Formats: sequence, C-alpha cells, structure tokens
Amino acid sequence: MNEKLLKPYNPKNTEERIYKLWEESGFFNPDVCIEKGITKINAEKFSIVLPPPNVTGNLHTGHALMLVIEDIMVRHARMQGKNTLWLPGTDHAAIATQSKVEKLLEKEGIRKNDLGREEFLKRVEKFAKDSHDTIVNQAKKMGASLDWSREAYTLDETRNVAVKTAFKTMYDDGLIYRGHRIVNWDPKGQTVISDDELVYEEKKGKFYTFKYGPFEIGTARPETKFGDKYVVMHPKDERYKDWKHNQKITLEWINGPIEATIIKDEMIDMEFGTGVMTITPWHSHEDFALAEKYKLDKEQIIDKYGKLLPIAGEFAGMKIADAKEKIVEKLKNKGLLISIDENYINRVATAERTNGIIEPQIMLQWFVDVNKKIASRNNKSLKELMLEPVRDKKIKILPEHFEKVYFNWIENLRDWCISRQIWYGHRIPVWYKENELYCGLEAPEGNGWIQDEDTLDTWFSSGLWTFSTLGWPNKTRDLETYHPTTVIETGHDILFFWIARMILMSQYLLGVVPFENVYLHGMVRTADGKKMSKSLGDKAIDPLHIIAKYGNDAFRMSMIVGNTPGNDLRLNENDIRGYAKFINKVWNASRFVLEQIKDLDINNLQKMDEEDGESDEELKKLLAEISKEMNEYRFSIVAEKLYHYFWHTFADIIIERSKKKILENKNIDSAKAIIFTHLTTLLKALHPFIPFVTEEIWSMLPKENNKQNKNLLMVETWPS
RNA sequence: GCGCGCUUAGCUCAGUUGGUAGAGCAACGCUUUUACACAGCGAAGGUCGGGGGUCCGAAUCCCUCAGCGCGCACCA
Repeated sequence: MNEKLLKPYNPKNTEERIYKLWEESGFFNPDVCIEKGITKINAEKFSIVLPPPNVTGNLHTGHALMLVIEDIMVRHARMQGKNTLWLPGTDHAAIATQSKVEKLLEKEGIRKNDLGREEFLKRVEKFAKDSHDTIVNQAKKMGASLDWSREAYTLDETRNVAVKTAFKTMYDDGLIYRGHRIVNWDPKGQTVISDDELVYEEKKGKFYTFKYGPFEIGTARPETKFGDKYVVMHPKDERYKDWKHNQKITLEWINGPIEATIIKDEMIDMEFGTGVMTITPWHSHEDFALAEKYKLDKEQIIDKYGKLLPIAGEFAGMKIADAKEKIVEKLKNKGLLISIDENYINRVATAERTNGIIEPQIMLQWFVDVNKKIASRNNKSLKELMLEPVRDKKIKILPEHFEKVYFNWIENLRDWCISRQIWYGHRIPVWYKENELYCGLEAPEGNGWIQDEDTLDTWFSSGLWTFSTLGWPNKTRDLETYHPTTVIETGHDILFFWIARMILMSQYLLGVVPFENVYLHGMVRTADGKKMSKSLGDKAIDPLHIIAKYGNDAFRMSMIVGNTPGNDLRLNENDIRGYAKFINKVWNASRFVLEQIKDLDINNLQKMDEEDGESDEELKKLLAEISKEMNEYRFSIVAEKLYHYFWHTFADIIIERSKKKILENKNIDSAKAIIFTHLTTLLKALHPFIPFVTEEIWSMLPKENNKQNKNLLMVETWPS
C-alpha cells in the first residue's frame, strides 16, 4: 500500500505539492487544454475575470470566499469540457494605495511633498509590487486555478492604453467634460472623491438658532454663514406669506449690515426648525442646486485646507474648527444668538480612505455625463445603457433582489466625478497650452503643452476590467473568444462602485454586456457577527492561518455549505474543524477501497448484483440533481448533498455492505466494482469543492488503459 | 423618509414549482466488531418572530405588526 495512506490525511504536506502539479501541467491555461486535447477547439466558453484585489496588503477572508466560489465555478466548467478561462490580476487602487504609503512614510517622518511626484511614485510602486507578490502567493496557497500566464494589472502598459482610449472616446462623444461643479473635497487627502466614496458618520453636535433680520434661522455650521445672503422659505408657508420672492431686506449679520434676498422654493421642509434657512451654495450640494435654479451668486468661504477666506473678515485664515466657537461668541455679543441645542445628531460625510471630513466645494473637475444622449448608441444615455441589460435580463443578478437596489441607485445617479488630485493612478490624457486643450493618447506635437496634473478615479480603470484584460482596444482573439464573460463574482458591497461601472463601460465602448451573470456573495464576519475589518487587528481570521491548521479543503467546505448568495457568512472555527473530519473520512474510505481493489481488473469490471445496481442508479440520480444545481450556482446544496451521500450512503451503507460480501466471499466482483466506480465518480464530483485531497487520492488510483493522457483529476470529466 | 433583506433545534445556517421540518457544531447515551476514535451507532431537541388570510394542505403565497441588519436620500 502507498505509504501516505498509512497515516491520517496531512494537508500541510500535500497541498503545496499538488498545486505545483496543477501549475506545471499548464491546464490552468485554456490554450494548453485545447492543445493537449483536453478541451475541444469549438467547446463552449466559460470565462470569468478575477475581481482584482487592491495592492494594499494581504488577502483577507473576504478574498478567500471569493477565490473559493470562483474556483468551484471554474473547476466545474473545466471538467465539463468548456473552454475555461479564469483571468487573474490586481488593482492599483489609486487613493487607497497612495494613502497607505503616505501613512507608512509618515512613520519615518517623510512627507510626500518633500519627495516630489517622481520619487514618491517610486516608493508607491515598490510597495505595490511587494503587495502584489504577497497576494499572488496567497492566491496560490488557496488553490485558485487561475491562468497566471494572462495576469493583468489595472495600471500596467496595456491597461493604460485601454484607459486612454476609453477616455478619448468618451471625450470625443461629449460624455466626458470639464466643468465647475460642486464636488466632495477631502481636505485631509487633498483630493476630490466621488459620491460613492463617502462614508457617513453620526456625530453629536450643536445646533444653533440665530436671528437673521426678521427671521430665525437654524444651522449646525455657523462657520459657513458669512456669505449667506439668500433666505429661503416655502411658498405655501402661511407664517411668511407677507414676504415676496426676490424681495430684498437689510439686516445686521456677523460682520456688519448686509442685503439679503428672499427666495421661495418648495425644497424647504416647513416642519423643520422655523421653516426658514439661509444657503451657502459653494459648500452644500443642495444649496448649490438651488443657486443654479435661480441663478444666485455663489461665494467661496472656506479654502481647500479648511481655512476661512478673507470674506470672513477678522476670522480669515483661521481653521473652521477653531473659528466656530468664536463666531458664535460674536453673534451672541451682537444679540443675534437665540438658542443652542446641544444634542443635535449630525450626519457627517467622511472620506472612505482618509477619514477626512468632506467639505463640499465648487471646483474645476472632470466628469462623466450620465444623462447625455449618445448618437452611436441609439441616442441612449449612459444611465439607460446601464439600466437596460439588467431590466431585460441580459444580465442576471444573483440574488435577484439586488436588481431593485441597482435600479434605485441608477435613478439617483449624478454625473460621475472622475478626476483625482493624487499622484498614483492613470494620468488624465489631456494637455493644455494657453487656451488650447488637447485630448489624445500621446502628448501633442509642439512645445509648451502641459499635461493635466490629475489622475483618474480608480474605478474608471476597473470599469474596463472585463475587456481591458483581454487586450482591448486591440481586436484580440481572447477578446473575441471570451467576451462577454460568463459570470462576475464579487461582494455585494461593490455593486455600485464596480459592477455598475463595468456595465457602463462595456455597454458604451463595446456595445455588449460585460458579463451574463452576476453572483454577489455576502460579507465574511467573525463568529460573533463582527465585520471582518482591519480594525479587528489580530482578532481577524487570517485565511492562511486557518489553512495551515485545518487544510484548504476543510476551509473551503466551511465557506460553501450553508452560505447562499447575498447573505453574510460567519466564520466559525468549530465548523472548519467539522469539515476537516469529513476530509479525513474521504481519505479513510479511499484507503479501504484502494486496498480492496488491488487485484481488480478495472478495464473489465463485472456486472453488479441487484442491490449494488440499485446503488449505482441512486448515484446517477444524485448526479443528475447536482448537475442541474451546479448550473444554477447552488453550491451550498451541492456540497451538502455530496457530503451526505459520501458519508451516509457510500461509506455507511455501500462500503459496509461490501465488507460483508468480501468476508463471506459472496458477489465479491460486484462489491469491488461498486466501491471502485463510486469512489472514482465521487472524487470527480467532489473535486471542485475539495480539490487537494481528491487529486491526491486520484493519483493513487489505478488508471484505465484508454486514459493515458489524463493523469490529473482536474481535467477529468465531471460526472453527470 | 424611501427601498431591500433577515427572524427555522442551545449556536451557525440550509430548505426554488405549497404536500406530514433538515445539516453542521455543541450537549447526551452506548460501542474499541480494523478504512476511519480526526470514528461508528442511537436517542434527544422546533406550535419554522406575533397575528390574520388564501388553500384539502403554508416555513414556503398574500396582508399586518414587532425586533434586527443593510442601502439610498434628507438633515437649513
């Protein structure tokens, strides 16, 4: 008997060796599978791009879940004989990576401006390269059967060409424009960010009521009130019916008398406060919208470092946090303070990556127009192009209810601000010379052209991912073969950030959907339900630690059984331990079978007796069921059914029965035939779920004469 | 405020055309008869959040209430 079988299954000694076998076989690459006759040249395609992990550090349990679900899909497809591509890559993650490196440099007492753009970028690239190497190693340890020969990076040369081409195409179509709009300015990160990158935090603060001429106005932000010269009320508010729209009044304000104009608009909530407010169009999205509507003046009060401008008079140059109380004090001394509510709960917008408190500002930035009709796309807008394929089921989202969430987001979508004032990322392909502007792939001829300093939102390049990875804008064979991709699998938290942007880009640039199916997994949580975030520190579960302890296959089972799309998963070490027992069960049952069939002529199996024949039929029925369920992405059910069948039918009933027959020397041929065929079939069916242990056992099985070229289980035919 | 989801055995969760409730883990009892003590076998445990409705029949469909969670918007 094989020596390995004398001991319990040892994942630690097995997994690395097996992964190497797979990798060296070349079968992760679909071209090799075709070349070696594993896959037919005209086989149906199955393609999936890996959601590229950010090069900001390690892979976490969320990545592990993603890798496992996708690996199951891919191994299953490959075993079905499909032309199967799983394409890996990493994401430069612009602002996330830059701010991480900035923090690291801070610890050394270095600031990025001291280094300059060139030198700082070198540091970031070094960090990104190290992170990349770690990520690739971890993905391999997790058993992912990715085609490493096609690996891509969102910021490499090929992808840069794709980004520039996309930008230029959109610019030429008038979909990308530069304009003064109100944006979310992050004073800490010194960059603009998109609406989706905001995180709202509830903070207890003060709510002030001031006397504003004949009115009382409320505010949580007295420091912005210097320029407020419009006072707004509802046209139907009886309390203020004597005041007319556009009526001017003179009143005493922070730095002396001002003239204010009355605006009547229905945006006002009559129930809130006194039903009267003043507006600050430069520093509020809603006030900006109102100012646009009535063509009102807009004045900047706060600069991009969070300091007050000369309009603040004696407070100019002060940081807003410091000035606040002093301004209130002054208003109080002037008799204009009416009351302070100390228990006001304010929702403060902060930047996802830097935690900086967002200050809306009017700035000159680049935007994608989501409402403009596009001539080359049947006069549809980007919004419509995003909406249609989901509505028409050309893209199916799993679980289905996320479709409603998606529609809801699109309805509320505003123009997408794509320029960022950071250094790490794709530079905007626009050059300026005096009053001229040039957009192109390369700098224009002639002297004096200066490229735009800004870089693009990281999601601009990730939006191209399904086809930039396949070589677009070149008309490559890969692009033709594998696009649209079959399925995208990712966490539901990036439905808007990423899924929506991919649909936008592919629909607009290629005129097709980027993928046919969207599988959204839930968030991975700790056993007590906490979010597995970085703030947990050491308490967060490290997937590699778990793998070292229980083996990859057990870890995979624990993430699949009982986990359905869209629902959060609580990782519980007890469960993993339980599945490690199952892996051992598979190992031990296989040991028994291997020992019994040593003298069996597997090329000439004898007919089974009646009860074994029935078991054979039962297995066929199970296979038919799970084949259907696999195609419906119901991995939890399939894994559970296989687990049960293996344990409670194959091991408990069929193997036990065979022992009796062998011992009593009755129908031995049938007994050996059934345990052999059952084991080989079950190993194939289980392989996508628990690839390592099944491959290891497979290597010890006798091979049929006519299957010399298929020595790896990973390219055997999925039983159905 | 608008929308979505969840509530099933002590814990974590499955349960897709509505047909007498399932798993893992934990806990309990018995068993070392060799593939497996990283085990086997057995028993126990639930009026499927509350209420109402449709149906011969509802965890599953409809209405309603409650608790929890999430998304979006508003917050002067």
